[in-house]
Amino acid sequence: MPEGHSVRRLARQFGDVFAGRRLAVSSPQGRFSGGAALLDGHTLLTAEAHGKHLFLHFDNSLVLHVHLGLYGAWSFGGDRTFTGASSIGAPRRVGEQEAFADGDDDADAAYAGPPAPVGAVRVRLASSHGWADLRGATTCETITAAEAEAVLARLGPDPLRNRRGDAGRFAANLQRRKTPVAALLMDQKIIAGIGNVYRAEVLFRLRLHPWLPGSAVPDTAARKLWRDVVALMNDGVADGRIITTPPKYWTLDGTTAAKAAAVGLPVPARSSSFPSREDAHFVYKRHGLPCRVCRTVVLMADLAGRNLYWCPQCQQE
DNA sequence: GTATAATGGTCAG
DNA sequence: TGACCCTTATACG
Repeated sequence: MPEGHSVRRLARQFGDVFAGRRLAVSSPQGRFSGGAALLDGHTLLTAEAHGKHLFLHFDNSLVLHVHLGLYGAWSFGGDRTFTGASSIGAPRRVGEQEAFADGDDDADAAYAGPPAPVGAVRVRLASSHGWADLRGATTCETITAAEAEAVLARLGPDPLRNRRGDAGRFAANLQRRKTPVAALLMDQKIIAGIGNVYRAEVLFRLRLHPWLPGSAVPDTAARKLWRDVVALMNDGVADGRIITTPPKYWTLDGTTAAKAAAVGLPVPARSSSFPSREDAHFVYKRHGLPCRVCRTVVLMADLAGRNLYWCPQCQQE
């Protein structure tokens, strides 16, 4: 997925293009026809992200709750006032970033409404000036505000909110368990929004052994971990991509700011360039390659059904 | 064409 | 721990 940074960007985009708009809501695929009917013709008030959960609040006090899961993605389109990404969600290749519209379309063509749905579109939202299609989500449901609150109650602190006391709550959540820290970081009750890429990368950046029990993580390390996740995920929101390596590790074939602007990609937020796919991570999907820091071969192992990547030299207990 | 992977989560046992 | 759900792009016959 789509880790927390993507969902945050989605909430922002829905707010930007659809808030205050009356929406036609349908389920071309048919699997969500009932839920869509409850929202059809209503106005979107706000869009919120909590961890990996997206909540779209409508003027009849119902909420569209979406969790992209492993494969889910939204695609967008519309007239010239309809800005932002053309697709956000499950990447199909490692390090893939959001797709943006070409921008070379015939400028005077009037907006003719959404195209015929392609593939299995679970839900389509359409205003008078644009549309959004959802495919492959693990959760797509129409719920009440109270039910939305219940979903939130099950989530741990969200690094992209970073509210007062969250670092301490996160540290306590970690230290209460003997489970390996690498598994705890994926538990949304412990911390909400981290996925398989951020967990591998942040453990490397803190030089933490993945199998270290949560109870053995010192308070200072837990708080440093929280701060690093906050910083990395905020970068992810700005970049529209997960980049965990600093520029000193980037080779010259990445996307430059000029190149990005020319193609309509987001302009690199933190530097004069984006790294290439290969340079964006320290260990994620780099098993069999030399560690960027110590040249030891990066390893991969199955931990609770997901692939974990780490450097056995840099990350010792 | 058919298989497989992919940045998730839930439920049963 | 394992089975299962969701969808699509890519790799491989």
